[in-house]
Amino acid sequence: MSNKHAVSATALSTLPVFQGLEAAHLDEIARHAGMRRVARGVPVVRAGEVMDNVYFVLNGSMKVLICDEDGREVIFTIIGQGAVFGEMGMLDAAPRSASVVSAMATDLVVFSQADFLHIMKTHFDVCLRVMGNLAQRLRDADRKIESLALMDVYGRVARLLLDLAEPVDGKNVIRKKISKQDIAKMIGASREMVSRVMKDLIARGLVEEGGQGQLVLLEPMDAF
Amino acid sequence: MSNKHAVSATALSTLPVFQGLEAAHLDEIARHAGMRRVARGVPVVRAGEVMDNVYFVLNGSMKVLICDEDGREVIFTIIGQGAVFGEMGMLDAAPRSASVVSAMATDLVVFSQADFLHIMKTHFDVCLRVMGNLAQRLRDADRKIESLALMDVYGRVARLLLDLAEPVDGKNVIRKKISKQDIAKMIGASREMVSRVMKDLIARGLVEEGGQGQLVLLEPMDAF
DNA sequence: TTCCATCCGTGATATTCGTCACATATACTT
DNA sequence: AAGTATATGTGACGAATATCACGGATGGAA
Repeated sequence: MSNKHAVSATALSTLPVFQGLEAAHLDEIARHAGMRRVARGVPVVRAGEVMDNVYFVLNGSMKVLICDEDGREVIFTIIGQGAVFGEMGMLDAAPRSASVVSAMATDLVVFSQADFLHIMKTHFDVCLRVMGNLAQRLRDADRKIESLALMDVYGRVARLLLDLAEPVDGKNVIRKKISKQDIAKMIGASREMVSRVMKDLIARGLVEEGGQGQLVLLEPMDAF
Repeated sequence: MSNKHAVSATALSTLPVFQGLEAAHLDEIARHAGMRRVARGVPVVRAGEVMDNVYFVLNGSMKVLICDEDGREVIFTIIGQGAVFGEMGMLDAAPRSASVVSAMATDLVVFSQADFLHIMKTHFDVCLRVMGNLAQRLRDADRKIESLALMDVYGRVARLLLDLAEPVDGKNVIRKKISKQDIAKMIGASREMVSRVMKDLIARGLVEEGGQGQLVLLEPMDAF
């Protein structure tokens, strides 16, 4: 396949799952890995399909989402460097419950499920990291359920912004530009409503617009 | 502790995680297991705590839930025989994100996290089953997020009922009595609204009340 | 029995929020 | 530059749903 290449052990070593492995083992693992580069907007996994690959994000980012029959979208999460996807099918053999689409040009490391299963079996550390990752995602999902069930759109926007922000010299900042459409799809609200809420957050001095679509969250924001 | 007892290998063998293990290994595992019997309404895990046990439900059932600061509750799931909980803290060392309360008198098998980690390390099958379980729960959580984001209360009630139902001689039946209050807490709606929707489902002939609070779902229900 | 804790049904009312309908943007392509 | 697709702001309106306020039922437990 023209877009599949060999993967170096050095590239693999940047992935958290493989942290701490001996060089010899990394080389062995790299022998079973492929690499795939996708442009923006390419669906790598489609809901409903049965596929048998496990992917890791080497750089770039992917959207995990689902569309209902009317074409309405829910974005479960946006994942970046180091994240894994496609491993759930390996664990319970069910068809894919969500689609995964590249949010920008992205490099992926690919294993066959059988190969990765063997890697997990022979490296308990890797196994633990994969499990830890699943646990974290389950926590995040439960938190999302909680906010959908208990909070209004205002609160859900605020919570999402806080979750997306990283501290940058004292301030809580969202670096990556994110469209209001996507925010809406992440919190189960309409684009228009998100628009109005954001306007209000800015008017109340809780959020500031930085350059390049960056957002700065001010202190009172933490109250949410 | 007065409510902790030894566990027989036979009891352990009824748990799906340990299916297929040799008797000798089961005995060894049983040596590290404790048993705890709880009455209805006992909180075994509290959100926010850091605890270091892993539990399996031997019989009975438990509610996994969270309360916000105003006391409003969200029920993530109700788990029964064979289910595991408390394993997430073992995997990522974060404090408990949810509380787990017995929904009836229930018997639990208890391991320390360290012991269970060792069991997983020495039995890859057990490890895989635990991962498969996490994957299934993550799918369920995503499905719940989807319905909260896209469906109205009517649709969410219908979907929950379908999820709870089991086929009993041709009919789709919900055996266990479930209160409308709990349904409301499971789908992020008000008790009153659930009451009205259920009334309507019955009026439209989609659902029938059986004895003992059982519910029978009629065919047109599947349209949801 | 009587008490107490849940659970349930229902009407009236208030509010949140989605939808529709626009006019603009903004950005990438050709 | 023109063209096309996608993202955005905003007002008006109506539908979905929470909340409030009851009265009643139900089921143990004392």
